[in-house]
Amino acid sequence: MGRAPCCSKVGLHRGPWTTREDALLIKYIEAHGEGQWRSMPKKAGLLRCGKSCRLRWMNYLRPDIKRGNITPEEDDLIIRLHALLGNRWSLIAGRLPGRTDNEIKNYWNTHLSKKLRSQGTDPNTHKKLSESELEKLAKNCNRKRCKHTKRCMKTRKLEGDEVIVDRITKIHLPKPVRVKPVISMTRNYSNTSLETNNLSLHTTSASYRLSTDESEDNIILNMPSWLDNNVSLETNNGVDDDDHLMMMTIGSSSGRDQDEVVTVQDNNNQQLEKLYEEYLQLIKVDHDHDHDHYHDGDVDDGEAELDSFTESFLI
DNA sequence: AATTAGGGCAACCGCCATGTC
DNA sequence: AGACATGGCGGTTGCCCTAAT
Repeated sequence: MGRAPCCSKVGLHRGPWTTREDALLIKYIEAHGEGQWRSMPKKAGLLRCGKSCRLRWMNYLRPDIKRGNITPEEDDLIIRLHALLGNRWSLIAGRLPGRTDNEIKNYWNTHLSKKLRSQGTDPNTHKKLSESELEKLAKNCNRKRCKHTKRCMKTRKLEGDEVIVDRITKIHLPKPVRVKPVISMTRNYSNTSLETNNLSLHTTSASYRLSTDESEDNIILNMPSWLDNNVSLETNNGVDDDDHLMMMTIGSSSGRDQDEVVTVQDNNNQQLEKLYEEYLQLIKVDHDHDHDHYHDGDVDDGEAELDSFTESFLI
């Protein structure tokens, strides 16, 4: 017999969270803080498993979560960290501020593993794929309704050992940016006066809550810059009146300020590079330490290096 | 226009580590 | 020492959306 489930599943809500449930969870955590997940749902008035609450908070509702597409720089860092750490998503996420392990894991499985494979690299070992494996990949890509040819790749050609692939980048609607929790706000927006406790950002596939600050500037400044000219607000009749929720919808991704974007990307790039340099430094220190410690030579250097390196994250 | 199949991702599940009694 | 509670992690599932047919 395995251990008992974390909570009785009988009568509990499952599946996607509603805006009302989100509101209850946020409200409770704002008042009482995180922790005590088991008892939290009852106290917060939620018909959810404590684990589900924790997951929702950690992966979605936390105010410090960074939203929007993963940048090429983050892409690169994730790949390099994965080569060092393997599927230790929480460790990888820990070095990407504002990103969650779940998000990175999903991104790896849906994008990066394919990207590496298409570049002729085994995503598990980060080593070059063998000739036979490359041929197999090429065969698969020539099949009718192949996922790769269908959406991900525009062209694919072999040049010696290198596989060059031009990917069609799919642009996702960004997840909302959370500013900080606030109780109320009054806003003039598109000639509409709004009074609300919360804002919800709706995309085509899901609805999200957006906590807001008191000043309108704060909303705009913390949202992706290219969204600024494409935001509109409307009242939401589908949500409990008690919540006084408003819907925020976003338009197409036009109107972005290129100069500002470049500046932000440069800063991110520098930050990520700095983080990676820190890792390399850690590896070096640990490597030297291992050599001092195990100079008899009865320890596998590669293993010792990686293990001490990863250990450093666990402290 | 309707149907189908694949992609993306939030949510769930089971297991493990740690803390407390 | 062992039982239990709790938090955390990685793997997997299932739903929704959309492109292809």
